[in-house]
Amino acid sequence: MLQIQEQGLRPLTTAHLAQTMSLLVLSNQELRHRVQEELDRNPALEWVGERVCPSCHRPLHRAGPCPSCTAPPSGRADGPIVFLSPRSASHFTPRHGGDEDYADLEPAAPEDLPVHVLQQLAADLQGDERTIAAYILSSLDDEGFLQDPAPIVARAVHAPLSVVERVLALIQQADPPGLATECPRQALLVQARLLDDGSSLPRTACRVLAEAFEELGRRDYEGIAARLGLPTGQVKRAASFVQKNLNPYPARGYWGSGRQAPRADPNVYHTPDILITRNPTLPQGPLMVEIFSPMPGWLRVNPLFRQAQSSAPEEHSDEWDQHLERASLFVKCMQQRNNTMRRLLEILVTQQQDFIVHGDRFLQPMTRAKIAHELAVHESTVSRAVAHKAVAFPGGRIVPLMRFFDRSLSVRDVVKEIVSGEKRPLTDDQIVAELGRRGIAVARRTVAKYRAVEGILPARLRHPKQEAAAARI
DNA sequence: CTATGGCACGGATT
DNA sequence: AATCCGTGCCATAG
Repeated sequence: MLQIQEQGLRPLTTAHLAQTMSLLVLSNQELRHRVQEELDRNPALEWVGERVCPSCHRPLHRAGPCPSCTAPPSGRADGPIVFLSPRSASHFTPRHGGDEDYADLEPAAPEDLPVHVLQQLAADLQGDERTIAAYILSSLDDEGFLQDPAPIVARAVHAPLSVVERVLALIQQADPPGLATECPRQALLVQARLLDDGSSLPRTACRVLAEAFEELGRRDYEGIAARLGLPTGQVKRAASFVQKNLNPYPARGYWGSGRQAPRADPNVYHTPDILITRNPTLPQGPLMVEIFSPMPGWLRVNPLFRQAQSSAPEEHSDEWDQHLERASLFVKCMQQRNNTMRRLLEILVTQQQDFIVHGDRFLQPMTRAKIAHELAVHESTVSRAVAHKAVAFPGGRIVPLMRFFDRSLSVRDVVKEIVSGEKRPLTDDQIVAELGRRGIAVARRTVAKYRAVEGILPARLRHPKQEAAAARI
């Protein structure tokens, strides 16, 4: 309460509160739909496009100083800079940070895939292209693949092949990436190119996918290495990159259909709601935390509508009043949501900087209740804020926001290290002893569970000789 | 007999 | 009130 008033927001009404809560649970994607719905229904609402900071070219939220260029307004100088971005996550181009795992999110809530994609592309498509896109999306098979190659589609929609190809390319690069390709190989290739940031790993992955897909399926790394003239180690790393970061069946993550064993695709790439980066000009400076907007731009009450309201025709006056009221409530709720997210991230990033920068090992146990207390909100609010959101770390890893509250993550990380560094397979009891030596007290049974969630085989089935790493692709 | 996984219980968290 | 998590006990596989 105190905090909220400090932020200069209006006092809360119950309607306000209820709606804010309902917005808070939504992920960015879901929020996009919600906002769109409200915009369609309410003429008093307006979505204003994106602006860019003249000096740093980062997108600018509203008027005032650019958050990227200025120091944090108050508080600790070493704290992170948290700001709301008018950029939407579809602008986000993922990078990779070496051999770390990239993303392992639960699949997003099922939604209508064609609609989801069309909304992303709305701005890029015009006239006929929309129809073509809709046709293509509706003709995909269950896995998200194209049934007919581009020329046949072109004939079906009576459009030039070049146009169809352009639309296809757009769909393939939208989220989920690799959709509307013809086979897993193509899907992976598209995804790999999207991840290509010029460094060698995605490059190699692209080459391997393009030129040696068969061998990759058979895990014939030596063969690939020989044929492409690359070191075997590099090929193996590329294979593991592919396995960890790419998804051969783009649609699966979105339908979340239980047809596949859940283990088969925990690697679904997911668009983040929040992006944490380092300031490139100040590598050791504070972390930059960017909270994406559901669409590029921001929301406000349409000033023209407000102006027109005073001179509204008599018979519409009430109706327009309602629109205005509803619009300003909605805007307030969005602000409230943004505000809560911003404050939450500020706390999270401040307290878990080591976790973000140095990895899972450094995650300090924290509970939602404790954070709720610090934020002076109800714990259910924190739960909602944390739900359904994903955050991209500087290294490029994308993790669910919920990961910050994983009680056993750091211990599991140590277990992973022990196992990967073991000379001979250690039994659970021996792992318990090793953990004890490092000052971590857990029961044997618990180690077994950690192994299970990390997908580590029991000692008997672990062989020091062969790497169990590259499972299925 | 040893190492593991299943089941279930109690306490903490949501 | 519902859920999650660590753990102990016990059956079973090797």
